[in-house]
Amino acid sequence: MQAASTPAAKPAVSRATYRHGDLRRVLLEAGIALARSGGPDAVVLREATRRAGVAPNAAYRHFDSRQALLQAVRAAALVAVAGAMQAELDALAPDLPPADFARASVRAVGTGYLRFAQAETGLFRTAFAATGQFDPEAPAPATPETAGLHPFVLLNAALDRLVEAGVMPAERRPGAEFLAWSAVHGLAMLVIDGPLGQAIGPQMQQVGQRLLDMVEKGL
Amino acid sequence: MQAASTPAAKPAVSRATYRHGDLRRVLLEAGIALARSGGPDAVVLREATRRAGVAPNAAYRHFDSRQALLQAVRAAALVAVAGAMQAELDALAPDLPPADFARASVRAVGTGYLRFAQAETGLFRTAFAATGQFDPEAPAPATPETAGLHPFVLLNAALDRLVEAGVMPAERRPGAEFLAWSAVHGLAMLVIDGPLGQAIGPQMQQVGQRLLDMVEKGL
DNA sequence: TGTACATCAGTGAACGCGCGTTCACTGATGTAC
DNA sequence: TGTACATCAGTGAACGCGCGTTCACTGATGTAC
Repeated sequence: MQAASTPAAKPAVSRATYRHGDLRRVLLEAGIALARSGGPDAVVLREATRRAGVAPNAAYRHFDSRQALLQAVRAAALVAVAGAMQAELDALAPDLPPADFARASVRAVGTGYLRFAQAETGLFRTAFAATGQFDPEAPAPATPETAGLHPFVLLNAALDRLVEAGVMPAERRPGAEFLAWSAVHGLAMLVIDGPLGQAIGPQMQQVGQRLLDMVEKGL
Repeated sequence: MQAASTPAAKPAVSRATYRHGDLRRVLLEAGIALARSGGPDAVVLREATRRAGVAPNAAYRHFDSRQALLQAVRAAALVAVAGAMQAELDALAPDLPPADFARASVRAVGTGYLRFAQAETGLFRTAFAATGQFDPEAPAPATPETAGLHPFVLLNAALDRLVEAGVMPAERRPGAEFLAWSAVHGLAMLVIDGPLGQAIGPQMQQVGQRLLDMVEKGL
């Protein structure tokens, strides 16, 4: 605890733990829990403060508005989606021939996306809801360990691998991310938030793999 | 006007026009207007009655609840989507060889879907929002002239044509509607209600055609 | 044809709810002398 | 080391808003005699 001897080590901005401990984090986690169970509309300022055991207006010490809280929750949800995609990538056999590995990477990315959509419906919907106009050019790295952990980044990397391995002609690469993304996103939305939930919800994984076949062949 | 001589011609249920004229229709149209400009959440009972120039509770003579009004609006929105698809189908050159005509039909259906999504964002989102669990088996014909005018029906018909023309092997047909639908639906959602609005909104049609290339090749 | 009556579409007022946000405050903590 | 002071995270109360829905009603219309 040599904190006193190195004052620069605890700058004023980081000691945001006065009475409650770390209310900002607690509110954010409450917001994430709300999003998990009810989607973006369920991220309600008053309910988050209620869960944190704090007066409603206490939230305004940490978030400018309900929108600001929702944005923070959204960012966390995006990282969670990317985490599911990365988990599928990590499970790939690393000794595959480059072409197979590249193809498997694209599948893994899509599979992780669909799995997450079905397992964490509320968070998924929150991540990609209306105002989520995240900048595809500069997905801000929230913390060092989540840097680069963004769905769009992972998808692009997988598609790049396809070109490097000679599976996809380089001239087809630009824009391919939009096509691949559209396919899996559409299936996810139709099943979790649309009219196909009952029709193909149970066979989601199966239909998902067929969809990925189509993407692989069609790209 | 020989109504009196044939009493069965005006059954009690159809003369639902007492004071206001046809409040049910007016409320429905107000609801559609609200959905058009703000999506499903904008379909608000009180606002619909306000626009109809009527007391808020008057709506309950015609709709059991806000949900019931929303359902009616949704049904109208689905018909509108289907109308846009049908319009593209009607514009096809009828003298194409069967294989080309079948392929063009699938493209037309997808193009109409995407066009509508971009032109009538609010209605599109209303048509396919969360509780829209319409039964794909029996899409109820609201009125005689809209019978069969349902997006899912039109898509299935176009895909069937693909098989009949020998373009698609019959064994690939089952479930193909989910794959094709996912692709266009995903693009639509990402652009109108998701993070890609700014990125590819302007080039929607172009990206849409590439997407349909992918579907055609990949199916 | 004329009158009494029943129907029921629309009214007026009110309810309880939960939300986001603002205000002036309080009191524990960290800091300066 | 001890005391006075400034900071600012969280409080308590209140605001205005708009919603969906219920209640007992009213009065124009269609119908029966």
